Amino acid sequence: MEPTCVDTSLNLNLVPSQETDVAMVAKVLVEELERLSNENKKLTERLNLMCDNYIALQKHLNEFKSQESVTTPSRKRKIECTESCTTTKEETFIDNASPKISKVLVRTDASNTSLYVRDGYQWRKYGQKVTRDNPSPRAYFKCSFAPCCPVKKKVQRSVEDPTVLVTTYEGKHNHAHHQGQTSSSNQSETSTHDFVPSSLAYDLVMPRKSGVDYGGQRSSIHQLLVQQLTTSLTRDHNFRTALATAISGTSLDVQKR
DNA sequence: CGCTTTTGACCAGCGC
DNA sequence: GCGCTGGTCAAAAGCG
Repeated sequence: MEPTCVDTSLNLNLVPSQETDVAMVAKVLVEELERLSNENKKLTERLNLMCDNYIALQKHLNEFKSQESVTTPSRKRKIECTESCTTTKEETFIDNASPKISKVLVRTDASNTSLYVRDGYQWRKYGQKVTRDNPSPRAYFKCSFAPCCPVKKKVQRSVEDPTVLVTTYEGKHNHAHHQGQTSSSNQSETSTHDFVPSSLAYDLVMPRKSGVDYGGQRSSIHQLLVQQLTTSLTRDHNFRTALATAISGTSLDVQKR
């Protein structure tokens, strides 16, 4: 995956102290607008790429599942199915309304052998096991941010692609999502806005119906991703403060002239 | 010293 | 009942 360094900053410090020519300001604004349009185009392309990858991975997962259903399912799979998919599939964290079990795939560097997935919560590892169907060990974590939080997660490398960490979340957090309360000693925690760029995460929660309409799905995925990005940005207090400062500063500059 | 991680032991569920 | 397997516990080790 190519680096995701796209400058989305809005340069509103446009007016030099001595130049008050409106045409000059307009020219700078137009240039800035063009630059932002280009950045927007780049982001759109990346988003389309992510959508394509998402659909491809989902297709693979469906094929894998259909192959597995032919063979005898393991005991654990039976348990998971009775717990979380009384009809066919698991719940999703996307809407945060009724989360139970969700799976998230996180791509990591090939050299990175740790089983830590940065997701903004604080986790305490309480066990590790080598499972029968996967040579790589599975790590077990409990949410340690709140003492009574029942959420657990399991992290294991994918059999097909060892660079992909398969994270399974169980339960729902009974506390607020903490941001910016990281301590240097704990490598398993981070704030919300710094875990996405370092690794591309796909939420591969299966659809509720077994037949997947890939044709009409892309736009909804696109909307979903845009919505999640927007939410992440608007939730970021620093981003809101910086935006408010920039806007108010620009307004004052205009009023002065 | 307190917290986290590691890891072997233990337990429970399921199939045979 | 026995063996296999996944999940959890808890003591020891590591770290700041």
